[in-house]
Amino acid sequence: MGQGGSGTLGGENLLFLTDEQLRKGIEAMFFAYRGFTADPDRILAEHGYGRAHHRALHFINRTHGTTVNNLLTVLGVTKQSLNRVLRTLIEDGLVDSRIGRTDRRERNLYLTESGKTLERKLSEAQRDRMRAAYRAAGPQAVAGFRQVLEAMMDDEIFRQYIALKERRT
Amino acid sequence: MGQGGSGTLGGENLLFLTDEQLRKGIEAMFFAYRGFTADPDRILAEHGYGRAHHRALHFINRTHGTTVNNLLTVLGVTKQSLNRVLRTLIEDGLVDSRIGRTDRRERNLYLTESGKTLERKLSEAQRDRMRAAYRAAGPQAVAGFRQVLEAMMDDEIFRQYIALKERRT
DNA sequence: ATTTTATGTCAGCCTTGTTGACATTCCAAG
DNA sequence: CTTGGAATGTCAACAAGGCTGACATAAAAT
Repeated sequence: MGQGGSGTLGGENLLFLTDEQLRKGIEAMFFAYRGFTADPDRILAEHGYGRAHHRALHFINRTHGTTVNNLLTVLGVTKQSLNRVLRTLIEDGLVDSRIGRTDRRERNLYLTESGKTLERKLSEAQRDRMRAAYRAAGPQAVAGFRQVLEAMMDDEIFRQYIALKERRT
Repeated sequence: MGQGGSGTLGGENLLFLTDEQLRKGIEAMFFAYRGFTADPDRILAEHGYGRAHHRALHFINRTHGTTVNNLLTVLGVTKQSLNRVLRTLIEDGLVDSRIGRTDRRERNLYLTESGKTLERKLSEAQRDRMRAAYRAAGPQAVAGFRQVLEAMMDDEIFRQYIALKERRT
C-alpha cells in the first residue's frame, strides 16, 4: 500500500497534501497517541491514579517549585480539576506543597522521594516506547517528527510554556 | 532522503537518544495532540458531542457498513461505552444502524447525509491543522513524522485495524 | 482601607471510560 | 430437531476527570 515510499515525497508535491495523505496522518496520530499512553496508563492503574496524575507529576518534576497557577497554564485545565488531582498526590505524600517565600499566596510544588520514584517509573516506561520508535525510524525521521509536532501545537499555549521555562531559571 | 537509517544510527548517535531528547519528544507529543484535537473539539461542543462521537463518525465514514464489533476493536473501548455514543448518534439521525443480512446479530453502521455533513466538517477542521503543520515542516519531515508514529503504535491494535480494512473490500 | 490576585473548597453537571446483567441470534453437538 | 454455548448488542449503574459557579482566605497591590 505504501505511497511509493519517502523517495517520491521529495520532489513533486501535488500528491503530498491529498485528503487521503492527511487522513492517514490523522489516523496515525490517533493510534500512536494511544500507544504512547498505554504503558504509563497500566502503571498508573496499579496505583489507583489516572493520566491527570501523570501529567501533574511530569510537569512538577520538570519544573521544580512551580506554582499551581503555572501548572494550570501548562496543563490547560481548571484549578478545580487540577486541585482534585493535586490534593490526592499531596495526601499520598508524592508531592510537597510549600508556601511561597517571596509571595506567600503562592504554593511551590515539589516531588517527594516517593513522588520522584513513581515519576521515574512512568517516564521510563514512556521513554522506552519513544526510544524504540526513534530507533526504528532513525535520526532523520525523528527530526521530521519533531518539526511536524511543533507545527501542530497550539501556538499560544506553547509560547506560554516556553515563557514559563525561561522565567524560572 | 534515504533514511539509510540504521546505518547512521550506529555512529554519531549517542546524543540522539538522551533522556533529554526523549523528554522533549514526549512533551511535543502531549502538546501536539492537544492542538490536534482542539479544533474538532470546539465544533463538537457546539453540537453537544465529545471526542468519542468524532471517533465513531470518523471510522464509520472510513469503513461503511462496519459492525459494532469491528468498531470496538479499532477504537479500543468497551462495547457498552461505544454503545452509548452510538445510541445518541442514531437517535440524532447521524448514523443508520441496519440489522446484518447474513448474521442478524450484527448491526451494520452507515452515516446518514447529516452524519456525513458533520463528519466532513470535523475532518476538514482537523485536516486544515494537519495540512498547515505539513506545509510548515515540509515533505521530508512528514515522511519522518509518519515513520515515528507508526513505530510508536501498539502493534497488535494496528494489525487488527489493517486486517479489518482488508476483510471488507 | 480597599481591591485584586492566588489558592483552595464545595456542589453539581457532563462525557466517557468501566463492570454486571440480560436479550437475541447463530451454530454445533447430541 | 433440540438444546446449550458463543457471539453480538443493549440497558443500568458507577468512577474518573473534565467543566462552571459560588464562596472563603490570605497576601499583595493600590
